[in-house]
Amino acid sequence: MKISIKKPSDFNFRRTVLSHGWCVLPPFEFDKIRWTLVRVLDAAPRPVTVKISAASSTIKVSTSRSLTRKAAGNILRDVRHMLRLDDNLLPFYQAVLADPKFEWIAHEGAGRLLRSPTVFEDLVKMICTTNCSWALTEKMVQALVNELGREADDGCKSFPTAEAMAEHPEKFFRDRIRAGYRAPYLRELAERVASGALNVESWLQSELPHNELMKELKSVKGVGNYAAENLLKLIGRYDGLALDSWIRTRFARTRNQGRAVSDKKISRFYSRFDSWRGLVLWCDMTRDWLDPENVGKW
DNA sequence: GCGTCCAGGTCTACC
DNA sequence: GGTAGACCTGGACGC
Repeated sequence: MKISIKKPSDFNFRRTVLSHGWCVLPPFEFDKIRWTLVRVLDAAPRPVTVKISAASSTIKVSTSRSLTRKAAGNILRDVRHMLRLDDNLLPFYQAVLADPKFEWIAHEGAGRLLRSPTVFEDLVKMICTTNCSWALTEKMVQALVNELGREADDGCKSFPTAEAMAEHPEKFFRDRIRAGYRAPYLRELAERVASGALNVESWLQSELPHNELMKELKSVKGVGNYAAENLLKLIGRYDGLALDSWIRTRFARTRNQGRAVSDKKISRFYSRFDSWRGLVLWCDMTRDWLDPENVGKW
């Protein structure tokens, strides 16, 4: 089944897909030859694999089987959500156009950060990125999908639900997922979400100010400043810089002649962009990711 | 092949 | 409020 979605005029498919590492973290797959994003999405009565690519004025979505009107509507909603098609980046582009160093961001339509269909999936993945190499993150997420995901008709699997994760003891996350000390954190998060004690999807509509929402995010065990600020970016809030070792090294190299730099200095550098500073920083640090020699390197 | 060291972000205990 | 040490894994390195 094929679905077409009209592209927003300022939308850049490639910049969105390669906006960060999510596109290669299961169940996402990135086909760099065909420039296609593939993943399994939940649908009734069973999950479906979708392939997403771009034409000149539309985004093309093909599904591994035909769908009811309602299921197709849900897939459409998920794709719009993942690609941030309904985000209004006009104020962001106006802000960067005022500075010659950053006007390329508006000209290229960068700034839409790929996200998962649910905040829960993004949150679990974010915890799996903390305090470890990217290779280990991939291993943990792959194990979650393999062990607990639901199978689509082509054999590919979806990301597990909180309910599926909550059915397993801490030992499972330690031994089978190789989550190490994160095992109790994942178990507790899944249990809180599955029981309804914590509604992470409501963060998308939250009107809480930055600091208060940060406090709520950090109430989740395993989520500190880095993970919370990164998750906020996926929710659409860019006040936080989400500094980690990679960004510090990258900033030192690209903006400070290779010399180590304090977090305060990085913060000052982007402060003029106010509530967009986190997004400007991320675009600035990843500007060369679309260069042919870098595509598919991670 | 084995042992040791190190990087990575968060939590907790302590000052 | 700030800081030190523990948490766990896998890769790099030396022997």
